[in-house]
Amino acid sequence: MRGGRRKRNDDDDENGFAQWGGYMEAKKAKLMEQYREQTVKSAEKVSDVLKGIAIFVNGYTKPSSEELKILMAEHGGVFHTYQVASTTHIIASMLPNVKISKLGNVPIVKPGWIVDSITLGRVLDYSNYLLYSNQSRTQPKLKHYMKSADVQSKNITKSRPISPDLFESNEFDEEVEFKLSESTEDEMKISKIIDSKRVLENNGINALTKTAYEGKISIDESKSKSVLENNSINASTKTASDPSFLAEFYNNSRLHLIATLGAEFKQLVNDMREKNTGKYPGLEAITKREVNNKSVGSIVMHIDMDCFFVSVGLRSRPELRGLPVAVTHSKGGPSRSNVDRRREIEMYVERLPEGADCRLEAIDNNSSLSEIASCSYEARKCGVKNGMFMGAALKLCPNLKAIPYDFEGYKQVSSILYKTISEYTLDIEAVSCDEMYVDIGNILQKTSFTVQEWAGHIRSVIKARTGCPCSTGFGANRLQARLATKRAKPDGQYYLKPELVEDYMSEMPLSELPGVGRATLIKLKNLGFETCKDIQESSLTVLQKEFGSKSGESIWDQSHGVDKKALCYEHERKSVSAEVNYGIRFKNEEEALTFLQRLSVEVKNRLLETGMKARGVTLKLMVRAENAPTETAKYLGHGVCDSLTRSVMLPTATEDSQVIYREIKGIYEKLKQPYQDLRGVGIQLTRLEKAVVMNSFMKSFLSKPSTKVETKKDVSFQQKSIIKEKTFKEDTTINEENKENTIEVKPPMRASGRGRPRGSKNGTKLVRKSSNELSNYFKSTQKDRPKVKQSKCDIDLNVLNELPEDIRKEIIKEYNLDKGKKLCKSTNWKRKR
DNA sequence: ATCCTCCCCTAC
DNA sequence: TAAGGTAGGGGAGGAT
Ligand SMILES: Nc1ccn([C@H]2C[C@H](O)[C@@H](COP(=O)(O)OP(=O)(O)OP(=O)(O)O)O2)c(=O)n1
Ligand SMILES: [Mg+2]
Ligand SMILES: [Mg+2]
Repeated sequence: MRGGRRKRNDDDDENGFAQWGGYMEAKKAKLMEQYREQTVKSAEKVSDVLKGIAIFVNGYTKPSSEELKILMAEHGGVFHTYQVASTTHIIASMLPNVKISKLGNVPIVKPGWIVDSITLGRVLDYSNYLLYSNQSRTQPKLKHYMKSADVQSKNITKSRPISPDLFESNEFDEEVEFKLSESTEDEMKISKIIDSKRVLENNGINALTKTAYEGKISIDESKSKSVLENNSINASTKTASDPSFLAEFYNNSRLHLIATLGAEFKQLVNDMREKNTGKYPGLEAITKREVNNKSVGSIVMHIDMDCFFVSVGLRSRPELRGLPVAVTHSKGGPSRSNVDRRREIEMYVERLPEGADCRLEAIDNNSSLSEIASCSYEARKCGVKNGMFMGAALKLCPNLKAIPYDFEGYKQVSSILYKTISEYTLDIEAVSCDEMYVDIGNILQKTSFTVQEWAGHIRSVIKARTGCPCSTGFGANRLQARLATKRAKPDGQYYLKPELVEDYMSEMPLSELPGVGRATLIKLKNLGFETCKDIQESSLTVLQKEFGSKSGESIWDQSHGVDKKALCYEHERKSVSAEVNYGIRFKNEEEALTFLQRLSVEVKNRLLETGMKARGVTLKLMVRAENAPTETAKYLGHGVCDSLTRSVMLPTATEDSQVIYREIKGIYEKLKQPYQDLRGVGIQLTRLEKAVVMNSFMKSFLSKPSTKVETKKDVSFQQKSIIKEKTFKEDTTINEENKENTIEVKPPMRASGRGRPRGSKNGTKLVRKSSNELSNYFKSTQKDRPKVKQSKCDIDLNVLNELPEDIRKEIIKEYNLDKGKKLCKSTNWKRKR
């Protein structure tokens, strides 16, 4: 969903039928400008059933226009935003005569034709689905078919991806506004003045400081409203079973947004560092002339936007400044739910870890369970927190004002934040879309700024460019910098000097330490630890015994203000995943599998963007807990669940959604969970390896879909290697009976020099030997990967039967996995608030 | 010891 | 109504 998260103006026919001729023409002209053959980002081809068919949906239909768009894309058809020459069919459920007469000779067909054709896997005679029986019954000409099939293509609007190139253009075209809003930190007032003076003198910042945020406030909000409105027709109970669900869900998920933005900015830092030009215009503008040899050493800056989503939202709502404000999907009204929440809450409490203090604010059957993504500091004074339910927050703060999301705005501001910092240094560790660590040793040395001067400078630039306040913290390590930011907020700066660390830490409640969350806090509390001082007076050994070796040491270190982890500028992704724990309500097994198929495509697309292939495939399910109510308190939420995961290791890395899906399907069936009780599903890919860049020979070899081999035929020529490939073939599913007796042969896809060896610090490499000897091949596989799990459906039985008895036995043995399934309490979701 | 799988936890 | 994702650190316990 990356990049395409905002829908463009949609094809929805608003049901305002043409009263007069000019309307259609006007509408058409308008649409003409933005004409596209529509395919949907998240929809990937599943079949070619509808090849050659190009539809235009007129008026309200069921499935909806949006859903038909996806179905067309999934099955090789074309969806037209409006009727054009190549439109082969018009889909409508009902049309007034006046409209029909304008549509020409193209048959008007009921939507059931599409649905039934897909269901039966072939194009049915549409004459049985004509909306009006007096229509012509001839099929559209073949010419039409060809044309539309040819035209069928691409053209998906995306919001601009974050790329280093973007940062080369002059994004900013207005003077920096130096005034800062009143600060909580006295010390920074001085630096403010010094700072603006210096910048004015240097005047260099102007070159890179343009475009105030005011002129660039995104129009995203109006769009996001229209997304909601567009779907209001059938949004009443849209679940994951609907074809358009996945796209819509991700389009509205804030957590998905911040997760993907975070990954994008990490990648951006990678990219910028790779193509490092050595040019830092911001830094140059404030660099002192005289050479300063005094090295400052490394000082870590942590910078974080203040109540990020709220600040972005307030740029266009100045009248709400100073008031308690929250960003949420809910409008603040009462929940329309008529579900009795008591039982779910009881179970929720039951499952709380021992020692947890349970405040039950959700008991009210009508309070909104929409989560608050971000709340203003005024709201925080009442006890409102990010992640809290709106209903609960309203009880703490009755005049809390709700404002809508502005996803595009967040992305813009984040981009400016990263662009701005990157004009001074690339020693950046991206944490999230609103937050990063920066080594400012070099900056301080070049500019002779004090920490406070630098903080004032960078904060004023960011404020001027984005219209949003941020805070910065400084310290000798990341922990100290981060804690300093906490103290600086909101709209402030603080340097936790080394000599103050000891005192500062001893008063610190353990809950403040990063990495100490709800569960750890309870455990600490039960052990009698409240503050870092308590820990200091304990011992490393005790902590390690209680929390494990690493975790114990981490708590110990942090309580002393110690953080041994250096900033990590370059980052390498270790996994790619996609999950949905909302709206999962399958009515039958097939719906579940269809959704898993879509999710496979989704996760494959994400993998593709990383340029990696994956060996590990994991399925994660959230299953309604025993005795948990079927209807969750939160509308379409997951409720109280058990979660379980199971994984397989592929013999060879893949980037093929069909391979992924086949594995997932195998695992899913093995887990034997009733589809009715599924409340969440996720697919995770691990063991990532660099995708091999194929040469043209390999490509052309691979692209021949017709390269098939009769299974029954003697394969003695090149026998061994072919068998190897076939045995672990990625493209054959034994469950699919339609596969005749042929299989495709692919060249070896084993990555050249497999990815990094796992984990082992001492460099003990596990290298797969590639052997010509079949038995050796299997042996080495087994040796390299003890306990490799592999679903049986990976093996082509036809091929298996060709093998000598002993080898066949060996394979069967190796692939025979079956662990009793385990259930474990899923507690994560409860930790919100 | 070190790996693996299946969790749990945390952060944004 | 509501949009409860995602990546990484790490522990327990079993296999080697
Ligand atoms: N449970 C959460 C936490 C955060 N966010 C989003 C909204 C936040 O604005 C953004 C940044 O998270 P921060 O932790 O930085 O929180 P804020 O920026 O909102 O506030 P602060 O001033 O404390 O940084 O991430 C979210 O959607 N849900
Ligand atoms: Mg923030
Ligand atoms: Mg943050």
